[in-house]
Amino acid sequence: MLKTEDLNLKDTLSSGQCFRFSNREENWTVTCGVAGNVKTLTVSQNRVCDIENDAFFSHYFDLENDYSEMKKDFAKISPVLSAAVSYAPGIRILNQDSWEALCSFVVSQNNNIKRIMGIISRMCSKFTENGGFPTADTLAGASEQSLKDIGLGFRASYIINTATAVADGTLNLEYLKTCKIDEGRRLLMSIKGIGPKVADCALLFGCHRLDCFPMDVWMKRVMSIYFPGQDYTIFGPYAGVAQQYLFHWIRTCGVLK
DNA sequence: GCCCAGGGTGTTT
DNA sequence: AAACACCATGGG
Repeated sequence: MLKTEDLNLKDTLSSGQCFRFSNREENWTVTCGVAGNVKTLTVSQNRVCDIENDAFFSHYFDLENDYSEMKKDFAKISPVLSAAVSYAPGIRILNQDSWEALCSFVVSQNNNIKRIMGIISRMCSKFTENGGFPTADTLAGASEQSLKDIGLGFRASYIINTATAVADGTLNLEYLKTCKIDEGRRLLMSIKGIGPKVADCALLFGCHRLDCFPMDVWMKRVMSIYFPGQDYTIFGPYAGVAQQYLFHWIRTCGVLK
């Protein structure tokens, strides 16, 4: 039983977990997948039920999972979290390609979402023929200068380090989907250019490890203002999902303006 | 010109 | 271990 009625396209796509989407006249277009496995979907919010007929995007939007029990638990944990869930209840954690997510969040460091999207768009058009995300092999073989040319700056060498580890098997992304979470963090952070925040993003958004809690500047604000002296474990085994509601809420609801 | 952005590394206290 | 400079780049 798919839960399409729970899905809000705008809130899910614009909540900073993916970077290849666009909006035009009520239609949302999502592109995902690596190299020849590129997939594209265009759909409007009032036809969101059509996604149930698409096996790939049903999984991409995590429609096989029911979030209602989790949201009830969130409401009991904290009134602030409850407000964040009520603010945008249609946010879901996407099932993205693990390599694309990892590489995207290496790009994200000390960067803003608009510029991240531009860089990733240029990466795809420069290094692939069909608009797919470049493979780890491709980027492992790219020159540092060719990456700086599309705006990666100091992140260029980090991208090459990460791509090389994935391409040569040093980092097994499939293993990250089932291993102990602290081991996953350790393996990711052994790569120069990946710290705790990018590691948690790769695990949460690329490996669907829902207990990971990326702590960026916005989440540090949330914690210091609303949960002083506490840490993310108060949000329970699905802290990563709670994090996504809080992140979207604090950035867009206007309380910090 | 400054400060900031889904940070991380290396150096100095 | 905590504070700090530094890293490229574009937008406000």
